[in-house]
Amino acid sequence: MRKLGRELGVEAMSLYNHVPNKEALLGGMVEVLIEGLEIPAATSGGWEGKVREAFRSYLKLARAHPEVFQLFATRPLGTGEALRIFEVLRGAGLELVPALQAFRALSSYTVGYALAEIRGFPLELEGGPRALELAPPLKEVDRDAQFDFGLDLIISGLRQKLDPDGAQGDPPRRSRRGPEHQ
Amino acid sequence: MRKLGRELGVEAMSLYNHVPNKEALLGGMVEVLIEGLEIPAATSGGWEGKVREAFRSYLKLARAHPEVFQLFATRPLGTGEALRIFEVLRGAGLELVPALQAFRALSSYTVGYALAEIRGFPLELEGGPRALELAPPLKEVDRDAQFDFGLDLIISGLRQKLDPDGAQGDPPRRSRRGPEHQ
DNA sequence: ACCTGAACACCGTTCAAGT
DNA sequence: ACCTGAACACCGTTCAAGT
Repeated sequence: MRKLGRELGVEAMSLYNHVPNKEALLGGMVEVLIEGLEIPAATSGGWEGKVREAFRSYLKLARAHPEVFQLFATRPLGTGEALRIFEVLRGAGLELVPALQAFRALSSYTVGYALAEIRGFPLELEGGPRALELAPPLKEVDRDAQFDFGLDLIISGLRQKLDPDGAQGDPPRRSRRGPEHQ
Repeated sequence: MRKLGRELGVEAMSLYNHVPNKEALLGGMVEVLIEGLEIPAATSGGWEGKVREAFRSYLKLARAHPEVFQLFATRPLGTGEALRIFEVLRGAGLELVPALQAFRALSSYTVGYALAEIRGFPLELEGGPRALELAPPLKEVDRDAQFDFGLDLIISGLRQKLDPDGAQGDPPRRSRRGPEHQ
C-alpha cells in the first residue's frame, strides 16, 4: 500500500478512501485480468477449434501477467470469472453436465500448465553424464507445442465421449447428433 | 518467523542459526511435502493404472496439505521433486520424449485440478431463477469423479498415441511395440 | 555452538484532524 | 469528499554481545 501510494504521489492511508483493504485491491487486479480474456469468435472446425482458441487465449493472458495470474490461481474463484469460459463450452453446444466437466478439466489443465511455465519447467531432469546427450529434448521446451499437446489430448478425449462415431480427425462422417448444432 | 519462534519457545532471531531465511524455510516445507508422495507399487492394468495411482496420490497430498501445496504450485520447481513422478512414467515404459510430454501434461492437470479444488469450485454458476432446477449437478461436485474424468481423458489419449492399434480398453490385441516392455 | 536484546527498515490499517 | 500525521501492532533480518 505504501509503495502504491508513493507511485500515485499520495500517502498510503489515502488509498483507504477508494479501496477497503489490500486484499480487495489484489482481487480487483485479478478481476481486471480475467475481464481482459479475449474469447475468439467461432472459427472453422466446430466447437473443438473454438474451445482450443479460448484456452490458448487463457494461457496468453497468464503469460502476459504472470504475477497477477499467480494470484488468480490461488484465490477463491468468483463465479463471474468462471462464466466467461464456461459460456464458450455451452455456446459450443455442450449440455450442462458435460460442459461443466469439460470446463473443470480444461481450466484445471490450463491453469496448471500456465503455472508450470511461469515457475519454469524442471529442464535438467537428468544431471548425470548423459545430460549432454539428452540435452535437446530437455533443454528447450517448445512451450506452445507442449501446451497444445495436453490440450488436444483433452479435447479429442472429449470429442470421443460426446460423439463416439465421429472420425479420428479425418474428414468427419455424418454424426447423428453432432454437438456443433447448438 | 516470530510466530514460529514463539511456537518453539525461542526468539525469532534464533531461527537464523538453523535456516538462512524465511524463503528457505518455506522451500523446506515444500520439499518435505513432495518427499511424502507415495508412489504405489505396480498394480494390474499396465502403465495406465500405475500412472493413474501416482497422480491420485499426488492429489491426495495436495488435499492433505493445501497451504503448503499452494506454496509448491507457485514456486520454482526443484528437479528432484519432478523426478519422483517422472520416474513413474519412465518406469512404466515410456520413451524419454513421450514421457516428458506426458509428465508435463499430467502434472499440469493435476496441479491445476488440486488448486481448483482447494480454492473451491465456482458452484453456483447460474444465479438466475433456474438456479434451483440446475442445483444438483452444480451444487455438489463429486471431487474424485471430476478428477478422474480429466485424468482418464489424458491417460487414454496418451494410450492412443503410444499404441494406436490397441483396443479402446477392451482386452488388448497384441500390440506391435507396446510401451510396457521398457 | 547456540541464544538474545536492541535495532533497522519495513508492513497494513485506523482515526482524529485537517481542507 | 478526499487527504494527512501520528500511531498501533505488526513484519524479516542483522549483529554485537552473551553463555
